[in-house]
Amino acid sequence: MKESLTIGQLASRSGVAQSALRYYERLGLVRAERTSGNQRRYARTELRRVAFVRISQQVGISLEEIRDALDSLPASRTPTAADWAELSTAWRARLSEKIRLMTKLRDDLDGCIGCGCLSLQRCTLSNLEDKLSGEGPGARLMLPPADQPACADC
Amino acid sequence: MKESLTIGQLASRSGVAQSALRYYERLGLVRAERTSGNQRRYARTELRRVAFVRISQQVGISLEEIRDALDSLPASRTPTAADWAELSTAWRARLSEKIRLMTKLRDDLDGCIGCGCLSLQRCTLSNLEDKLSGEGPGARLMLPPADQPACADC
DNA sequence: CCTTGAGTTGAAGGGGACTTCAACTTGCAG
DNA sequence: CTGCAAGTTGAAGTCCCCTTCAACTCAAGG
Repeated sequence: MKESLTIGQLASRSGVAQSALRYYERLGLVRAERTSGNQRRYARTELRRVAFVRISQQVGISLEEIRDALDSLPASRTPTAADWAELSTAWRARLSEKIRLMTKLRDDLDGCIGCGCLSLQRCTLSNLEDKLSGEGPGARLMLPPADQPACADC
Repeated sequence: MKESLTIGQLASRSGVAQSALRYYERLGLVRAERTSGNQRRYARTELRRVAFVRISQQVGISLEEIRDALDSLPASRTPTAADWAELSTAWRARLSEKIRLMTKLRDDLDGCIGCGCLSLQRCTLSNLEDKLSGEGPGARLMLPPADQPACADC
């Protein structure tokens, strides 16, 4: 029985480049045993971890936060389906929230087109307090002061 | 009548930092006239451009692509509401698609939890061909070869 | 044995999206 | 006029997420 996977195997099965897997290991996202010859051998359960990382990234979560989440898994025993479910449920909420915000953005976009202004003071920027963030790095949106007109260009 | 805005005014009205506005200018996302003393003066219509940039980023579109889109606006005349609507409609489709994929991801996540595997071969990775991408930089997902088992860990 | 493909490391590179800094110059209120 | 906030530039720095490279070492088939 195949107890463990080489890095090449894990890479092709997970769809994540070997270099990324090594990087993830440095960040503490995945773990590997070593052979006598110092090569990585991954337990099959690492597939789940990698999958979880990838999913989480899609949700717009940083690797650091993902690591923190993974650290909450029991270290002593192999995580059960229930353990994973707990993590995933939390993520699910974030996904839902993000979906909600994107839907709102889409609808607001329609509204802006209708109004012809696309000024976003009224439409989107004001909603970003709700943080649709975690999308791109460095974008730390600075909200305009509250004493602004609702729709500057209308 | 206030014909033009200083960079500080544009920054506070758009909620985008001055440094970002200058950066956007270098990338050709916004334009500014100059005073005799070489200071930027933005036409009011630039507010729309900035707003469009910000919205587009939320949709997960890179600045380069946004620039390309903006370049399709008529250069000779001031873009009309219809011009903007055309751009926004295209983006709207992308938003919808992204929402659809996120919803699918959420539901798949439930499915994975149910199945207890979270392997994603069957669940998510295979759907990523549809490109939910544009989320994080550098992630260029490599799909696993087609001859893989559906759910490696079940 | 030998070769060849798979793995190893640390350091450096790279892209995207900005921010920060230093050293000036402009613009405007008093 | 003076003084001070606001603006200008280019270069460099930052953060995140990796990839690439060089120089080796390991593992396994012929």
